[in-house]
Amino acid sequence: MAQKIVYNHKAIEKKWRKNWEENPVNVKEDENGKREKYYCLDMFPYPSGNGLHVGHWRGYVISDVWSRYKLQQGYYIVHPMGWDAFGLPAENYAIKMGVHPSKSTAENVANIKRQINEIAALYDWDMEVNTTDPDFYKWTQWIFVKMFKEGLAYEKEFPINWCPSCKTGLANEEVVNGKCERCGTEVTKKNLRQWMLKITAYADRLLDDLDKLDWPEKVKKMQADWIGRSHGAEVDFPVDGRDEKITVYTTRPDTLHGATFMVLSPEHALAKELATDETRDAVEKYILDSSMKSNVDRMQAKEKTGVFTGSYAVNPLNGAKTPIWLSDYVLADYGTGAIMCVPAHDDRDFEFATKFGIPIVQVIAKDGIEIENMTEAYTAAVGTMINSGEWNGMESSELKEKAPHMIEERGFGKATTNYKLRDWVFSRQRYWGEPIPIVHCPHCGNVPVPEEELPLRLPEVESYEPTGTGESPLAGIDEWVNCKCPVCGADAKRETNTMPQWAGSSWYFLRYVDSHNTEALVSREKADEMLPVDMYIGGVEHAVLHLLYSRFYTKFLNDIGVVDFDEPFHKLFNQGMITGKNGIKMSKSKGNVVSPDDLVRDYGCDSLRMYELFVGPPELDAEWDDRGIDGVSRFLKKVWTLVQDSVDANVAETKEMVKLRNRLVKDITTRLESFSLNTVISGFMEYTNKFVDVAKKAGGVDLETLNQLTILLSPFAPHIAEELWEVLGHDTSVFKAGWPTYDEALMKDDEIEVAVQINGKTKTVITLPADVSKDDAIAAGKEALGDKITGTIVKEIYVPGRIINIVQR
RNA sequence: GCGGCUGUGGCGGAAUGGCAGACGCACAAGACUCAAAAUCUUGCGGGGGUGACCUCGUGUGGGUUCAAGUCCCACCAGCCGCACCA
Repeated sequence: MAQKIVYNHKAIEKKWRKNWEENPVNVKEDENGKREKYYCLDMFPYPSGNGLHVGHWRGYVISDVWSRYKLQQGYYIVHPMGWDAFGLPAENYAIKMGVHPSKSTAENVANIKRQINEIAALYDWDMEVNTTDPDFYKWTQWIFVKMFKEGLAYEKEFPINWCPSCKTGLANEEVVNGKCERCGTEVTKKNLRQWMLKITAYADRLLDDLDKLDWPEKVKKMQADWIGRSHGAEVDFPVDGRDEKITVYTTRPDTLHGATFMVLSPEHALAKELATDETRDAVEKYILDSSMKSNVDRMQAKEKTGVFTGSYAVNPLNGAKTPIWLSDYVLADYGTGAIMCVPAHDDRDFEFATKFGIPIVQVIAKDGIEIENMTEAYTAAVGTMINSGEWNGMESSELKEKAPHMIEERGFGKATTNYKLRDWVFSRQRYWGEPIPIVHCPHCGNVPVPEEELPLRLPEVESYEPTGTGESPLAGIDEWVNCKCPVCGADAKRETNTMPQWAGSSWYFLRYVDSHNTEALVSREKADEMLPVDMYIGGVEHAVLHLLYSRFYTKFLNDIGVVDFDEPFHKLFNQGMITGKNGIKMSKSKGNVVSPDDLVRDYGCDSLRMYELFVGPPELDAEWDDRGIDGVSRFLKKVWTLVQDSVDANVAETKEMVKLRNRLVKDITTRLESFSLNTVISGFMEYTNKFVDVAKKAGGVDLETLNQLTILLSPFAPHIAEELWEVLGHDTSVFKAGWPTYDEALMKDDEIEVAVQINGKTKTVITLPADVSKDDAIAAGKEALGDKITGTIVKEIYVPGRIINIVQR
């Protein structure tokens, strides 16, 4: 017998890394012909200076386990990795370190790449992309030019969200609770010329196509809410005694008869004009006060404020004169910036009317009852219309649907759809981003840089510190800014704003499959062969930012014929976050960051991979505790010893071994399929313990069982699986073995253990033949209970293989 | 305020409506050892009994069921998302 070899993770992992490099296991074709592709994508990392912690690792381990499982099923795996390296955090880090962002970014990429390689994932580094590489951002700019030509990129000056700390404008999606998503500084408004992307043109498709996606419901809901489509009507209210009319948007035109006042936002074009001599001072003061308030102030206002303009609007349906008020609870940039107010059937209007003593007219009778003094608004569209002229007696919900068309027919309004989604503020006043490839010509206006001249390179610059003036640092480089118009040749100036961090990440997954192509973003042939993404794995924090933008980009690229699909990610999996003790997010400042490097050194990659999965359900957050890794480390040693001890013994398989083996394959496969990766690991442990018990009695475990155990283990602990596969006498990679199958018929027990209960409480456990009849089982159960049955039996239940329940009274 | 997720031993966590606590960590006792580490064995929710056993127990309170951690209703706590979108 050969001398027993101790499990040495260092030697084994080194050996197989080298072997895989020389003999790749993930191939496009094998002896059976071309393999079907499976594209498993990780959200690519942002190369910050801190390197990876065990939380990042978890996501990559999950995706690699899934990739290797698919590999064992016979797929060719598209599993790339790259770097999302433009943007504020990288630039801020560089400023802090006093180096150029291109330098710090390159260093960070090198470090993180080293760490990622420690995972031993199947990444195909030939596909690697970096968003800051001119060969990559050439195409980021190309997409922008295409959008410009399609009228989807346009320039606009208006008050945008501005972060005073980052000194740049932000997209709506980047403002969280009135604060900058990156640095937490309160966002202010700043009137700035901006480049916008018309994502709103895709609002309906972005919303409707959510149905096609196999994504977590939570993420779909967040996107649906963000898009925020609502159906209703615009209604024109003439202003009493004037020529103008005010158009309001409402989703409840059924309640039009109950409109007792109207409110305009203080920013409304007519706000000032509607004031009368008596109200002018108050109105102007209110408008001024509102303009001074920050977003946060407006959001946190406890009580509604408002001012009466002195003017009245005429309800076009019944001619009623309704007072026109101003209030900042009406948003200027949604709908028409003006609303009709029905206090009886809207909470906000009710609060306002109550505070300012405005009449409340009920128009929907809940359960047919008209309430004397309403104490709260009745907001459901359920009930019969009252006080509504010719609409009396109609059902509210029906009228709600019909009213927009009735209003349209009568000529004082139209049916409309509104969205919360706004166009995407796409320019940033910072250095570290893709230059927007536009030239401002005094004669031709905005002219895109010709496609053949892309990439428009980001120039070297002395100081890339943000200016804070609303101008980008690029504006200070005269030799770069001054250029000729590509159309007429006149002196012209370059656009100096850069693109936001999200520009490159909105389409990078397309580039991987053809990353060296100099002629096209991606060749149609490669795109058809390897896209779209089958499985996308990453954190939930991108639910409305990156994931919405990517869908928009993909739909656009589909429209212009670059790709033939219109949704980028078939299935999405959000892994939970790994936190430090007490659920505190890992961060350098908290000092609770756990680096994978030491753990890999001490326990090996395989142990850390398994422990990352064992810490808890992959979709939930988990608190990291180093100590637990000993458990999986011991488990791997146990498997190692089991195989080493059994391989020479070469025992014949027993019925017991066959049964356990088939059950093992079934349990691991079904748990893996349902993404219950933590219980896959516990399943391995459970069965290995059983195999060890069997081996103790039989002198070993049969080879076929060991083979299958090794294959099943391979996606999780690839190095040790390869080594054991070799020990088991195979001379090709375990990843060419194919996923094992199981046979239900071979898993059956001859005898079953059944709990015997009285009134649902277990009293004893008996062993019965597996094919026992119901009557025999109940008889045996009653016998086992003996004189514990003290009452009259009213019911006898037998659940095969589970329980016998004797119900007595 | 609205919506979602979560709540089970000292800890991480398992449980197609069918024996709650699998698996692991930590801990304790024992074996091996001069000793330690490693490894192996046993124990490990609370209360009671010498004992095969009895009894309570999955955030709280109700309900459905022969049977509830699981389904229904109403709460409580924590986390996340949205936050006057008419």
